[in-house]
Amino acid sequence: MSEIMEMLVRRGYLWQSFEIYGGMAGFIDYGPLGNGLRRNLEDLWRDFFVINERAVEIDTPTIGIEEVFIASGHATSFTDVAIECNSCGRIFRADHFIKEKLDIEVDPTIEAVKEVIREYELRCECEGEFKDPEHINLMFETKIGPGKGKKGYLRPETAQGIFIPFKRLSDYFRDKLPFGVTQIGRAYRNEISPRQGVIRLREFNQAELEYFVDPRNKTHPNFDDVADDFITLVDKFDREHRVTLREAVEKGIIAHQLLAYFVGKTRRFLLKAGLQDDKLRFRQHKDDERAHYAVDCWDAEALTSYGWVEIVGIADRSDYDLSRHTQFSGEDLSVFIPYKEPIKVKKRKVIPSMEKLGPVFKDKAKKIAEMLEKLEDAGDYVELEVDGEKVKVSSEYYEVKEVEEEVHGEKIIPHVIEPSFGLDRITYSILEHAYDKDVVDGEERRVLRLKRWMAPVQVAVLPLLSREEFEKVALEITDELKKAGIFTEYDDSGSIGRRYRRYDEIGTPFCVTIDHQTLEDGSVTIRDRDTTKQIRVKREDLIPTLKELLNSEKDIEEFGEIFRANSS
RNA sequence: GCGCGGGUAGUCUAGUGGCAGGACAACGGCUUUCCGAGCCGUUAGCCCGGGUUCAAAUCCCGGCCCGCGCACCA
Repeated sequence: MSEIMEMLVRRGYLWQSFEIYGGMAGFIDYGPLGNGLRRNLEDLWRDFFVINERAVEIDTPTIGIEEVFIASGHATSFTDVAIECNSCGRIFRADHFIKEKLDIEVDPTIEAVKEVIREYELRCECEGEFKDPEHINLMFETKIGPGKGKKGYLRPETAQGIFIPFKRLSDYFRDKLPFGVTQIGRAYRNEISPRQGVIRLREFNQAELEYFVDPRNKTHPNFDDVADDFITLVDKFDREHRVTLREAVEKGIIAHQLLAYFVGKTRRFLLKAGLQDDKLRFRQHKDDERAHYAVDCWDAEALTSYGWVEIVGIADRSDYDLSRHTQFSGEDLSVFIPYKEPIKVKKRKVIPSMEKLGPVFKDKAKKIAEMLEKLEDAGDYVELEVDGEKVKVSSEYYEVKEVEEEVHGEKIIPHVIEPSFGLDRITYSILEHAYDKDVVDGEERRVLRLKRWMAPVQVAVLPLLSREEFEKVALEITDELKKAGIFTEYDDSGSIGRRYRRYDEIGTPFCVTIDHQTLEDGSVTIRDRDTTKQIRVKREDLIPTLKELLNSEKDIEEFGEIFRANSS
């Protein structure tokens, strides 16, 4: 186990789930500190992507019915047909293997694969024979209700829960694009072989924003806020660019302004959360790497001890999801966009003459009329296919007229830009980037340099001596800080130096110490985690001072005289 | 899922068939202390199951978990 993982487990950030029963790969528990850090990350995310966008947050079930994932494409894209070698045990994705070895496009069904293996006597690279093909499904399956039940799946992404009630959400926004809908919650993928600690989990936390836009206008009103930010981009040809986002759009590195806006906003968010800029880059998915729903995708990647790890995916899902759900549910998931002024359109219209059609075509007349009305123009005759029968209709049965119509707007299926955040990976990356060692008084010190507003324990209150009068004041102050909404811990165990080290290791930015002078004049000291410097403040100034320090990166010296204790 | 290497207190680690030891941490006490001080004491462990043996942490088999490589990662 790496040094940092050892600390995270020992100090209560996170650990493996189900430990006393031997554990299970791909699941972790967040301990008291890890849970606090992740919650702070979620709150920061809300601030960026809900409060400060035209966006709302919803909450939908983690179980989805089968229909949802048939429509979304996950049921097929997620279920691969695999073939396993009987002698060496290797598993291949059947369609890929067959394409590579035989250059045949095979339907990804068990029957088709079986047939190809039989016909071509296909063998493994080790010359071993293949077992019968099987489905490997990366979604967790479940049954809803008793008995046979209804087939359901644990959601592989929170996004589908946003697409399905799209009409209600669009109503909520009074059908006015653009708008965003977010969801923070769990998602599940039955990974074949979860590895790398918290990086690949079977149950994980996502924060997703689905930002619905008019496809003709993929811009964002606040693009200028981030346009001049310099950013490291790696495009799909592995070319690295160090450019501003404005340049990235102008040069066509990023397809459009809206993607670029979310790339910029994501970077700002990650920096505020505590990731280091020089360990952060954005990489475009290669053509064969993109999900089935995406037309373009940029990942934020953080450099960790596992290498570059994907922590955010920013995808242009176009109208894929809403179109698919329209098709499979039969509900119209388009939005009517009115023109500023109604426009007059001259159109040629084909007007069927029912009194002539009726007597001649009898029961087919109605259908023929409907088909004629759909035509934009017609010549001397029209050939139609009615109930599988070809029918020739000459111009005596209809009239072609030039008409002028008022059109008030049009229906469009919005496109959706999706920034999708892997909260577990971000939480872990923050911890790695914050982990540091320095030397204080010739002794190595481990310190977690979390951003002050991210720390799960913000202040530790420490009586210098374990004596009643010190402890009493310390407990009072602890109580006051808690009432003021500051995450505070009280600790009187061990020497003062030992306690400072304890809180340095878990990333607590400030320690408040009650010392001899406190008993004389009521003042206390505040110690800064990063510099180990102390200032002395009046007790009544303590809460406002801490609040300001915790919400900024101001130097502690701005708030009081540096205090040096007399070491004996 | 395959191959290789691992799994001993909360953490790190010693122990190749014969009483499971240490360090750090934690807890209680002494000390009354401003950066992991010291002293005394306490808690706490052989991943799980089966086999071989008089005797298994140790040898064998199976499983689970961890690390690395391969495959997988929509």
